[in-house]
This record gives sequence, structure tokens and C-alpha cells, in this order.
Amino acid sequence: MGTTGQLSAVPEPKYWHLRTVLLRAIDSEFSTGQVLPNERELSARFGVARATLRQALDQLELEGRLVRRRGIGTLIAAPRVGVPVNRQEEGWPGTARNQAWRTVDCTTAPASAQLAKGLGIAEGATVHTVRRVRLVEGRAVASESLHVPAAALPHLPGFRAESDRARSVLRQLERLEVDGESRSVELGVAEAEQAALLERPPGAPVLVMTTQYASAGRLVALAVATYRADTCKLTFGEAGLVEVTPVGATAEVRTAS
Amino acid sequence: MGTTGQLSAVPEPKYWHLRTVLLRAIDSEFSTGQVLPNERELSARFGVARATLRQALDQLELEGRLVRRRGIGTLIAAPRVGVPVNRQEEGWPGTARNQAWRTVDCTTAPASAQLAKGLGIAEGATVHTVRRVRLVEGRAVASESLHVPAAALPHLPGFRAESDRARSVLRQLERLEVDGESRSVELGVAEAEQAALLERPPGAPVLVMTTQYASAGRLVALAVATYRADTCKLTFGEAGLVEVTPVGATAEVRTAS
DNA sequence: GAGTGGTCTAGACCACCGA
DNA sequence: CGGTGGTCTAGACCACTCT
Repeated sequence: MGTTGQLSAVPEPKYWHLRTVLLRAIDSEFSTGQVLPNERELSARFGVARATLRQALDQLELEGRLVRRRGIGTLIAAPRVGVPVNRQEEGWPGTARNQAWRTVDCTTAPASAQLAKGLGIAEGATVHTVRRVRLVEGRAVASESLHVPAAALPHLPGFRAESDRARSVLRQLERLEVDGESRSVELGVAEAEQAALLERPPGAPVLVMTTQYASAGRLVALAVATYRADTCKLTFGEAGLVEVTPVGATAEVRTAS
Repeated sequence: MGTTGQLSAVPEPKYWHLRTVLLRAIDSEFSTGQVLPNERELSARFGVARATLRQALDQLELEGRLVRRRGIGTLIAAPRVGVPVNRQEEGWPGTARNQAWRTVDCTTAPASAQLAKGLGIAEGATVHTVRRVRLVEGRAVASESLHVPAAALPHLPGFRAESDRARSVLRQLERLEVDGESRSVELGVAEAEQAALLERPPGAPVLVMTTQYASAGRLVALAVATYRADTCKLTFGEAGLVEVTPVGATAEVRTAS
């Protein structure tokens, strides 16, 4: 005994310790938008390899505390914006005067097996798909694919320009009196296409929200929305019982011991 | 011109390309629980450094497609389980015959500034905190801190054993007729303590769900729950309009082009 | 002990940004 | 152009698990 004699129960990895140190520094000594020293200097200052330092920064970026911009530097991130996902706030029926969504394109095609299952229809049935981007303060925070079976929209006018068709689909949906919805949220990463729409590199973490809309007991739409996980906090429920909860996301909520 | 002459618009990083290749392989050639070849062999097979291969595996793990176990290997992950977060399903009022939650401990202490703000009470006011772990099929999927101002529980009996006090707090809350809730979900990473409860290493990605419960227009509880992002998909709303939507999390929902 | 994933290093080159 | 973060390499050692 004594060869590796240590009292340290589980020697914390360097990068994790570094993360903690940096997190404290961020909380106490820096403010939003401020740039950190560059990675080469930080790694030297802490006496670790650059890769190790980067591992710590990766964590903090995942937590939404840092933003790294190629060619610029590493900045302190602004607190995440709360994005309401109520049906009303979402501006979904009510497209008219809500600038929060920008339509990208609209396609009509037979449903894939996967999509058919999600919509509860037969594979190959015709489905309209509207792709939209959600904007908050001018920045893209989410991209959504809204799938609507053609069968659910009996009165859709014939051929039109793409942008017109998108509007038609949304308006028809609005008239359908959606009376129920079922949502799920999980973690994902942005594929190339999504990433481009969200102005992020491929592989960026996203919150994938899948919503089934029902009308008169039947599914009438399936929406798959990917929200930037770095900048977004999804908010549900009766809008704002009390103002946004600023309780630390990751940091534990502690009462004095 | 011609010095770096390439037609490839944006040369995809190797690790991202690798991820795509591996993802296809996972989808087509492997099934849940199966183990992949080890990292050294895979990196050799693809002709990349091990670190690069690991970067690709990191992505797939974040997407919940792989599980890596030290000393064992890299396995194909089971599909994420849908975890309902309705008030009923949550077994929150209704603690009695719901085995889904296991109480860890219960403390009573003055509220920190942060916590006070989240609860809309004065800093230093007494708050009961019940920590619980949510189990699904015997596995811990979430850990929750439920904060309840003492002022909201007028009839709480005096001193008791910790486990008894936890029960009392929950039962009192149950009688309070919660009539509203406001939730938010964001991405975080597990700190040491959470990580231990969730049987995950520190830094593991989690979905942080913050819930404010109201009764008669007043906030009566604040819950901060961290769900394992690797294995969980949070499901909201009128439980199951249709069965679970198996639409790919990250994979785009595509209609034939 | 043999095999696995986890951490860490020291260095290189690239892509992007601003001056 | 110089400075930044992003990618990639080849190697080392550690912690863990199973046999």
C-alpha cells in the first residue's frame, strides 16, 4: 500500500476541473459579450494541452455559457431566450400578423413510411410539407417541417406558386379547429440542412420538438421543429405564471446548507 | 488559383463524414445492444486517428444512438423512452401508489436569492426541498429537486424523520389543488451530484425541466428536474393522441423528392 | 492480465475574420 | 497579413471490466 496512495476518492479529470474554474470566472469576472483570452493562451496559463482546454470549453458551450466564433474568439453567451411553444404564441393558427415564422418552402409528395406512421396514414399518401424558420429578434432559432396530409385539407385550391401554396396550407389548417396536441422533446444534432437554416455548424446540439395536432379526434398535422439548444429554452404551459425562472440551468438550485 | 484548387464547395470534416457512414451502418447492419468493433480497430479500418473516430462517436452518442461503456465497448443504444410529464402521469399529487419516484432526501432551509426569485418569495424565507429520483423500468432517468415554501404548507406537522417529512410535504402539496403550471426545458450537463444519481459521468448531457406550480394564483412549488438526455424523450400534452411518434429524432423527416 | 473506453499531450495545418 | 477557433494526428497512460 502506498504505491498509488491517495485520499482523493475519484481524481477529477483535468478538463472537468478546468470547466468548474472557468465557470466560476465567467460568473464572477465576465459579462455577456466579453471575449475570453484565446485558447492558446488559456491552455498555457492553466498548464494543459490545448485539446484539454478545448474539452472544458466544449462543456461550457454545451451549457450555453460560451459562444465560440471562428476567427473572432470565445465570448460569454447571453442567457438563453425563453421561446414559448403554446399553440397561440406559436402563431400557428394565426399566421397573419405574426412575424415570428418565415416560410422557406412548401412541397407536396407521397409520405415516406416513417412519416406515414407519424401521421397515422397510409404510406405513399399525399402530404404537404411546409418548412418554416422561427425568428426571435431577427435571429433564426428554430426550423420546422410541418406535414399535413392532403386528405385533411379538402378544399385546398389547385396549383399555385410555392409561397401561395404554403399560405393556403397554413390557412386551411387554421380553419380546422385544432383541439388537441401531443408534444415530445429530445436532444439531437443539426444535420447539414438544418444547420444552415439555423446558422450553425453541422453537429450543433438542438432540441427536437415533435408535435402531433389533432382535430375532431383525427391527426391533421405533424410538426418536427429543431430549436438551437445553445440559445433556446422552450417554455410551455399557461404563459408565465410568474416571470421567467432564472434558476440556473445546470447549476444546482441550492438552499443554504 | 489552383494552389488549393478544389471543386468541393465545403470539404466536410472527416469526423462528420465518419458519423454519417457509421449512422448508416448502425441503421442497416446493427441492432440494439450489439457491440461495435473497438475504437482502435475502427480508427484503423477507416484510416483516421483514434481521436477523430471518437469525435464521430461523440456525436452519435449525443444523438442517443450509441452507448459507450468503459471496459466493455460501444453498443447500439435502445430507442429513447418517452417519459410523460403530465401532472397526473408524473405521479406528483398521487404519490401513494406510484412507484415511479423514489425520494432521496428532504431538507428545510432558508431560500437562496436565486431560489427565492424562482418561487416569488423573500430571500431567506424557509423552504422545504424534496429530492427525488424518477425510475423507469428500474433505471434512474431523472433527478428532481422540489422546492416548496413553508408558508405554502400551513399544516405541516412538526419535526419528524426525514423520510416522513418528505412524505408530509408531498401529501400537503397534493391537498393544495394545483391549478396551473408553467414549464421550461433546456439543455444542460450533469454536475457531479446529479450525475451520480443518474448513474452517468459528470458532464453528461441532460434536459433540465423547470416547473412552477400554482394554486389559487400563487406559486406553491418549484421543481427542477434533470432528465438523462441520452435515454429520455420528454412527452407532453394530452397523453398519446396516437402512439409514440417514431419519426427520427435527428434524421430529417423526408418525403420522397 | 488482456481488452475496453477515457484522458491527456505536443504538435501540425486549415478556414475564417478583421485590419 | 496576423490572430482566432476548427480539425487531425500519433502516441501515451489511466480506469474499468471481465475472465
